[in-house]
Amino acid sequence: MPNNQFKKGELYSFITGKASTAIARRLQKNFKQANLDITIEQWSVLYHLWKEDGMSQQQLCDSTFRDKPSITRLVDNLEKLKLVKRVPSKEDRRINLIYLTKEAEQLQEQTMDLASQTLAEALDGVTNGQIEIAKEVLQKVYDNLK
Amino acid sequence: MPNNQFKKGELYSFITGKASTAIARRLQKNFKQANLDITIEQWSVLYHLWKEDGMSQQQLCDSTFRDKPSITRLVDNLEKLKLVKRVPSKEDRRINLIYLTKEAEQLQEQTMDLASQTLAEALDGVTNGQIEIAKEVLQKVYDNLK
DNA sequence: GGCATATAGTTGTTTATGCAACTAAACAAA
DNA sequence: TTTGTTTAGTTGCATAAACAACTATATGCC
Repeated sequence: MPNNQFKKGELYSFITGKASTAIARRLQKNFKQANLDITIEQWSVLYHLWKEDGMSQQQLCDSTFRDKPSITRLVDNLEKLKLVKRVPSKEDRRINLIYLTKEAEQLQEQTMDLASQTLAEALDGVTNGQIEIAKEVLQKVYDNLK
Repeated sequence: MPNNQFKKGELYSFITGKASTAIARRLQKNFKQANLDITIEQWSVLYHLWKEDGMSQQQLCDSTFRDKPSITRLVDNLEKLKLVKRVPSKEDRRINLIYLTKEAEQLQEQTMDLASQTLAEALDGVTNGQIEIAKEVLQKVYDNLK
């Protein structure tokens, strides 16, 4: 049976990604229970800044797989929350470099722990081998459509 | 290595589901190229109605993994597009039964073909065995968080 | 019957996405 | 230097999601 003919009843789940939205919802809920008032989308931006502070908005677009307007607005909201600061680049005046504030730095440990816990809940009973294959498939799908 | 400790660098992709958003975007693009003016979210509602016409909004919530306000507004928009019709249930006056119009019925074949093609593009080079495992993992994740 | 509770659906608010159109700065070619 | 093109970021608009608060109907219990 060729790949493109697997059962149509299974189409929907694949396309809409109910698993990833379930993870996202749970993580959001776990943030809320810990009295963390950030969205998972905001967190995903912080996540990349924790890895490399001072990225440009364009770099954040590439890292987070979002378009430029999305990042503009996420940075707007993160700035309102005083979690990041836009700093104009001195070399290239078109560029904003995004820096974490001290408040944001303090969020790293707690939120990363919550994310790890959430993922552990999600993957309970799934073997590492299965996870590896699932990741490969998702990566391949992404590459195919890029 | 226990499941809950796999590399943090891989956290992000899992959580944000970049693969499923990539599929969604591609399907939307393919709809647009075929001059089909519906969103994939609207399509996902039609998809379930094609399987069983006349579902209640609550049934659509369960089938599409959305909450009630989301379905209310999707049905609003589908009604504006004259693709579905709300019909009050005679047995229970709280319930709206959602019926496809003739226009919507005509969309089924073409959009399902486009969805199959999109999925085929996405899964090019992925074996059926890998797909099976990926689906199992995603299902398990969903069940774990339900 | 009358009251409490559960269920179906709607509305308001905030946040986010996708797309198109736009501004401003950099760069390249002549 | 001027003209055209690319790149970085912003703004406007439509759609959608999550959550809370709400209305209306149904149901269960006394």
